[in-house]
Amino acid sequence: MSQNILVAVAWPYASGSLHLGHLAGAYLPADIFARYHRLVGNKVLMVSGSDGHGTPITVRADQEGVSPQEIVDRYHPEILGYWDSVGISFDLFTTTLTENHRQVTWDIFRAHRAKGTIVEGESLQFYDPEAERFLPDRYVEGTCPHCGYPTARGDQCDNCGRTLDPTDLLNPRSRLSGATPVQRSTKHWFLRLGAFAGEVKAWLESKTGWRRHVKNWALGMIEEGLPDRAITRDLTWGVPIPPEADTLGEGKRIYVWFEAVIGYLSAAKEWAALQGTPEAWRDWWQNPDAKSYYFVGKDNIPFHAVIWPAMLMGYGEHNLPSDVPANQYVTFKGSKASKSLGVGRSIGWYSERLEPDALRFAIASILPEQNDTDLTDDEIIRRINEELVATWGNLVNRVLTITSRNFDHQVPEPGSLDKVDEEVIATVDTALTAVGELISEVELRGGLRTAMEAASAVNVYLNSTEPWKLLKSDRDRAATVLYTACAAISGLAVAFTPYLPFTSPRIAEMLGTGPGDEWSRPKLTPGRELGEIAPLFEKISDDILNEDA
RNA sequence: GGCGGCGUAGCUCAGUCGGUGAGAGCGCUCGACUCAUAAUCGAGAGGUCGGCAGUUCGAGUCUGCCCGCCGCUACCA
Repeated sequence: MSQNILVAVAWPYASGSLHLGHLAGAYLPADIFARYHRLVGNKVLMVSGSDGHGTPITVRADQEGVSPQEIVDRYHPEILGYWDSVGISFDLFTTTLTENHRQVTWDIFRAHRAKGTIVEGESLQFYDPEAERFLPDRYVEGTCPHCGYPTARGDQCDNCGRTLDPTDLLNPRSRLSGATPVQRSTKHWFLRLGAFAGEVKAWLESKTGWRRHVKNWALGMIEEGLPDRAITRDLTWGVPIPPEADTLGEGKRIYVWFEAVIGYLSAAKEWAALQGTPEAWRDWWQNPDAKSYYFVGKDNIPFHAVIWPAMLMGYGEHNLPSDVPANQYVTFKGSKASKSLGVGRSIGWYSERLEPDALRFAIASILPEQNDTDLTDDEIIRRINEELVATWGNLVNRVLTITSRNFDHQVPEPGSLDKVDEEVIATVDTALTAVGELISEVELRGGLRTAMEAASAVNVYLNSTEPWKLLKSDRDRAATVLYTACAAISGLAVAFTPYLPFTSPRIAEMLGTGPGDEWSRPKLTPGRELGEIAPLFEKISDDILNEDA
């Protein structure tokens, strides 16, 4: 019974390098989840892309004196490189700069406008009379009214951290020209979110199995009231307003927060078109049995658990999110990783120094599913050496080495299985089922831990049966034990596959069980020639993550 | 300020609807083993579950207050 599963992953700004927080928050969990569902035979569509619009990109472009397009052209390929290097298996990772995305955005805009849930409105905005431009809040700077910091931004003071409104600033000035900005009225299109409050609330309340912080946050947001939100800005970089609605004056664009979430739908359509099956996206968006999972960081909860559902409700005939398993943050020595603050090195920096599965393991074992989780380089190294290499890598290596050397490089012919043999196999099979259930529930850290516990159980089995002694006293029994151990690790390899997609298939190669293409313990053929035996992982040195190492 | 989350062994974290003596991994101590990447296995030490008060036959788990940390606060997404 195959199911269609949409794996929708947060769209990173193409304005800088991504760090391990991004990997842990959204991309790795999404990938583990997607790989699992592919293995069990579900039809997975995993999409995302670079967000090519938004303030961070224009800020960066202005700083460097280049066009926003150049910024996107620089960082989008870098981001694609990350996915390649750590095995994040997108079906499509596009950008928001495509013609397709524009059309889909317009579709949704028009549907809401026809229903009267997108309406015209006016707001006051700072305007730079010299540059002749409206200014986003962060383009206004001035003295913080709270702490006196002279270069506070319009949205926040970097010195005391307080949230500000640009009108709060003393001596406001434009960051573009230094001129004193003036308030000027400007027309915009507004999304009447409040019109969907009741429907979204009822929908949220019907959801079970969602993470507590996600549901509470979303409900709390509705409780506070959902005001109309301007979905256009006075900008020249962004998705244009549909021509028939572009009547508010010059220099208006649809703003990112409205348009970026639409990327999930437009990416699905783009993927379908690229496959030569332009209607195929409907299998994930309009089939009522399809499921959709949105992997985002907790800062994105409002957009995915409230605003995007409201947008879809207004659009109609498209599936709402099945779950938004938002993760909390990874902190580095207590501080939030942040592109703008420069805390946390890039994914690329780590992937150059660590094997992809080792990095994936370290991150997967600390996924911040319940709480913010602190991570240090020492912790990464420790997880790899003390857990991945010692427990799992060594288990595979010890079993295959002793088997290969003593049974002519073949899978041994077992006698009848004793109770202990059947028990260890049952432990592995039970763990395999449990890991699958945990991944389905997006309890990915728990799934990995369950697999590791089963690996420990196999180590215990070996220490109690002592096949290295049996080889001298009872060779037939040794064959049975080693056959059992081989069967156990072949089953465990399946459980590890979503987490460790680079090394897990090598176990099937070494045991000759063929490509694992389902979520069950592969059949092991006695007498079958083994592949070349080599350790799955290297132990790494303590200083591999030192700056100058 | 408002909202959300969190504060459990040295470290990173689990603890479902309140209920047998509070858990895991790593680290540490002692022991076993030697097939294996000085890997593995066993035993043990180690916590007044942030604080105070309350509800209850019974609270890490519920309520109130306090202390501390993190995030968001909608023109960052």
